[in-house]
Amino acid sequence: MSKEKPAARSAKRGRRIGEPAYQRIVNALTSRIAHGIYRPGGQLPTEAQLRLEFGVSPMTIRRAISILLDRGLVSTTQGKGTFVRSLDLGEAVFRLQEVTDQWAAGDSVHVQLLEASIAPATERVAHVLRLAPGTRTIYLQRLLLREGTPIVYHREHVVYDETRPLIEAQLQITSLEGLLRGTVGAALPSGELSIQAMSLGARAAELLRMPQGAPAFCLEHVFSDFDGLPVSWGWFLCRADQFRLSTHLGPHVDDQAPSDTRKGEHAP
Amino acid sequence: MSKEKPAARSAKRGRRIGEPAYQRIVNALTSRIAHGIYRPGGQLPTEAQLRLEFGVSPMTIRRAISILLDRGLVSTTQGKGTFVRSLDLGEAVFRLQEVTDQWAAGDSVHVQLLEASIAPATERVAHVLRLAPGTRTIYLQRLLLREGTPIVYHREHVVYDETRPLIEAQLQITSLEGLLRGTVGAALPSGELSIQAMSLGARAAELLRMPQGAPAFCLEHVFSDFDGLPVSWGWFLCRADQFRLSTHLGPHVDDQAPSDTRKGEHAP
DNA sequence: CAGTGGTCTAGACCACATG
DNA sequence: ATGTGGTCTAGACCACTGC
Repeated sequence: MSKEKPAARSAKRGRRIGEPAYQRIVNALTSRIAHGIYRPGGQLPTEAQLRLEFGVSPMTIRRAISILLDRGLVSTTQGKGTFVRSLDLGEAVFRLQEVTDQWAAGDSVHVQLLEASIAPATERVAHVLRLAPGTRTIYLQRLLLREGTPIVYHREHVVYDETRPLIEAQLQITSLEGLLRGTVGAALPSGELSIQAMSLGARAAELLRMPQGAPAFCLEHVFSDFDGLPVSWGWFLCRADQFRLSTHLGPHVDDQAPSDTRKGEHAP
Repeated sequence: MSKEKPAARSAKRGRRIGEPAYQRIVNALTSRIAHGIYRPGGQLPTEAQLRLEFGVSPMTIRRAISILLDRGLVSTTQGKGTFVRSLDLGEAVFRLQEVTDQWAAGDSVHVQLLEASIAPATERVAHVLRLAPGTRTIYLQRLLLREGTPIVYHREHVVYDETRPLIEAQLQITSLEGLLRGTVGAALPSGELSIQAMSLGARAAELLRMPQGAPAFCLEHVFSDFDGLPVSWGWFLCRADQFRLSTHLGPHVDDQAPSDTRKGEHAP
């Protein structure tokens, strides 16, 4: 039942150290696409051929190709083959991480609570939060300052629920970390976000120390609880001169150092 | 060496039809996270436990968890376990596909070429395209109209290279399909994109039939050839009232019909 | 029919974390 | 030492395409 001596396989290929085989294959294929060795629209070698070239098992080749699929570099059709995709603007994805990182850039970033009040929901608020009009809600206004300069103005409506001590936590948020994760916190599992370009109104312009009508990003959010019911509706107004979303389109070799101090850790 | 009769396994589990096992597991785990059965910060069952629960092999469980990892729903730490991630604004990703789809929404969408000229590169253009100032470049202006209404204004500088018949193709672009894929085409493998909010200048406002200073999205692009050299620099000015980027954050069950007319086809 | 990608198995060994 | 995730194998069968 031994089938294979334990040392047999490690003797077969001495690549245990360093980057994994699938990553090596991903990088190799990505590089060939980037350099035009495999042309857009052209067919990649079959999995059987790649298996022979790289000396790995079918699953390892498939794993590599799956990654290229996720990245939009290739397309596969069962029974036909794997093909290089040509560039498509629509494939571009922008990560909000960029923006929140820019918020946090700088030594002195803090959140200022401008107002916190309990008021009956307007028709608009009631509709979004799916409440009866007039239901009591919390209205919050915050200003995010970096190096003393206001860069983001945040307004938020939160359902007032005595059974949930969410409000207490809300009021304590005066750090950026709290605003990014505390607002949504460990209690809210999902949300909808949208970004629009807009011109600053009088109040927002004054608070952000910009001329009225200055351009801004508006990041709107609706967070819901485990039952799918909306709990919070709000929007961040971000000075346009302070933020941009950027991304790369097309093949991009990772080139990660094989034995570096890499922490894949994500704090829960 | 036969080890197993060919029919033995298919008798073991009759789930060959319908959705694959890994997808079934992804949906099950996603649902549990969405409903709070697995709480943010909490630990998921170990892979060994899940393997027993779902009756699959280790690789299949790992594939499912890898997908949850990609979607940012869980985090894994070697030696410790798999944990539910709490919501993080920074995790949100916005797909440009939404915007280009909105461009194409409607029956009559077409691209109008306003101007095409050859001119010496200004210092700014030369710098971005890495040319000597004064080198001849193509300057293009286009207007995208939907139902007769101008919604996007596009300006672009393209390097003038007699060895490449790129220009000829450029001038022929009068369809949306051409603008999205033809600009970049099969010849350009990579690009950099960025989005900013801005106010429309006099000319742009006039062309888009908006008041001067109206808000707009500016989608800037630099496309490069196989050698990594920039070939095209331009930007799309999009009326803010026509476009928005939106996305979902958190667990989202696919719920794909098992035996539907699903075409995973991506035209090369 | 042969060729291709898509899924899955039942193990193995490795690297890391904790006690 | 034990338990965890991370990688990998050497096959198998299925579904689809095209001749």
